[in-house]
Amino acid sequence: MRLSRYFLPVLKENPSEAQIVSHRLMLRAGMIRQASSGIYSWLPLGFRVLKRIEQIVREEQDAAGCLELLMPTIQSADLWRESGRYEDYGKEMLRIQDRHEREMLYGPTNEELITTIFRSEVKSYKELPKLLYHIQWKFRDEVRPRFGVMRGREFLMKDSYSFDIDQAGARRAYNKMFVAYLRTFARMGLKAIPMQADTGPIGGDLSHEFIVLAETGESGVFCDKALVDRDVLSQEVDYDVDLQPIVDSWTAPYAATDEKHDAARFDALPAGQQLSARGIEVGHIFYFGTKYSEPLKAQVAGPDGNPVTVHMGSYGIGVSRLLGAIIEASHDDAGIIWPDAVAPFDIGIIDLKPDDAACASLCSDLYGRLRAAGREVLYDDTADRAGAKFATMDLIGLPWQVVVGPRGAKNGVVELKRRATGEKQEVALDAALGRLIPNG
RNA sequence: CGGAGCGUAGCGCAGUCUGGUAGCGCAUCAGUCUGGGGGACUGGGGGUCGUGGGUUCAAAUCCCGCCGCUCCGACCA
Repeated sequence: MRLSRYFLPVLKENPSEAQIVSHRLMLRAGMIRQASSGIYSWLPLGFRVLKRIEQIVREEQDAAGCLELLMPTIQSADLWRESGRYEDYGKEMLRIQDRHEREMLYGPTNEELITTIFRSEVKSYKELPKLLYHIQWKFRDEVRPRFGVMRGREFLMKDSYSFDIDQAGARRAYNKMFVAYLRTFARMGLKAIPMQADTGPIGGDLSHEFIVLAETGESGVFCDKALVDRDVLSQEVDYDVDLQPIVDSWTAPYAATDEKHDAARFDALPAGQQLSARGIEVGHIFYFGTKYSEPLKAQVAGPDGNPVTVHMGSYGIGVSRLLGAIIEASHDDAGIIWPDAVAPFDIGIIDLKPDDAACASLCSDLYGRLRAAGREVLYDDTADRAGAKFATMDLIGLPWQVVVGPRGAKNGVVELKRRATGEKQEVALDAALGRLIPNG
């Protein structure tokens, strides 16, 4: 993409409404604009990141055997009366009426809807287990939206639902999602640590929050340092084998948010192993048994022919919130530092002097070859000053920058800069291409 | 939902106390010079001062209502 043809309204100054760094940077980098309190439009740069994050989530769900579908944003109030949640949900639920004065609502979550889909189509234990998910916009009318997309009212969420014949089956589904979540967040360059969460009236140990460590995180967290730098991605996961040992290896060391903090257990750790930090919740997995299948009568015929109420779990990832979380965890004074896997573009080319023939031709050659190799490139071909171009490129945080000036262009040399480290080196064009094209 | 603020150009703000022809910086447009870390100069464009009412010869400024946004707390993916 040529910057001269793109839509990238960057701001030099901080908008006064933005308090935390991710919100400021998303506004300054031209990723989002607020439409009203807690509701945002996604501008092209932000939308690209949103799509990449969504795709990673999708790939890992699919790998774990979860099936994607899509349920609507608008649901019927009657459905929620059936589960008893229409009244319980209170003012957080956005209630609306259609032209026939039927009561509708903008879905804050989808347990009811997915359960009715399941109950009307699945009749036998032989069709179990089933894991279904969708990635859809939700609305929760938060009393006090803040922190930009980290706590908006409208948000994009991936939610999965598991259906099993018994609790042991539900635990297997839970473990699959547990492992899939570890991989999902690791692929985005995040250190996300599963921490035991409140299970409410259900009880048991089957609820975890996945917490990203970030200095500006909203809640205090305490954990064993051993959990922080674990390698998650180097081994492929076979979702057909028993995953309990992997889950156990993660849940054995101490990890808790301040709400569930057990100071005695934490203090028992060797001092060098204690990590007290701040964190952002980006995922939550939850077994809730028959809480919805009971009132909504989601039953299948068991092996003996008698109806069995299915055991369910739900598994959420805050997709739009992840943008904020990633920026909170990865930025510096100059701007965002995107992890490679989620960056809106892989590479930024800065032409320092677009009206210089050598610069322009080297840049467009480079641009064409990178694109031909499948790389996403933002090519700054504008007539701005060098300083402004550097500042914009640092602000939007593309992992690699290629700076082409008239001096280098004459000799076929470009400057390669890694955003994360700031490391720069002058290299020949072919060497740059070698670095920027995997297996190239 | 309790408490506290703020709405003046695209963004950041001054002007409001003490009423008298709406300003500054950045951005933007034109031109000249510049040219490797948010350039300089010259000239321009852009405002129903959130909104409705009231007081007054005169309201961004004083009074009342409404709307929007933000912050602190409680709550939360």
